[in-house]
Amino acid sequence: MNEFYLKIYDIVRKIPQGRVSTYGSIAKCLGASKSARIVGYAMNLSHQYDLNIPAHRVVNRNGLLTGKHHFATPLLMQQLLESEGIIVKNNQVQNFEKVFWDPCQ
DNA sequence: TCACTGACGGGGC
DNA sequence: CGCCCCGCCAGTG
Repeated sequence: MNEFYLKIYDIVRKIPQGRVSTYGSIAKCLGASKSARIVGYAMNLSHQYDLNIPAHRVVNRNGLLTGKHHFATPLLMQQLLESEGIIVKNNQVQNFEKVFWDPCQ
C-alpha cells in the first residue's frame, strides 16, 4: 500500500453512480499509462482492506466485466452495475461510450 | 536473480 | 470488425 495506490482509490471513489471508467484511463490520468495492470491489481486489493471503493465501476477498455470473478460472487459486479441503471449483457456494458466517465475531466 | 502471473492496452493484420 | 502478439510492471515463490 503506497501513495500510487491511494491515488488510484481516490479517483475510483470519484466515479459517479451510473457511470463507469477503465483501468487504462485511470492509469493515464496518473501519468502512468503503462501501468493499467497495476490498477487492476489495486482493485483486487481493495476488497481485503476496508476501503469504500466502487470497484465494480471499473471495467476494461472494451467495457468488459473482466474483474467479476474477484467479487464475493461472480454475479455481484453485474448486479451492482444494474442497480445503478447500467445495462450489462454478456459480461459487457451496453452503451459504453455514453456511460464512460473520463477521470481526467 | 529469475521466472511466472495477471481485474491491461496498443498496434498490426 | 475480431484476433493475436507483445510490451508493461508489481507481487510472489
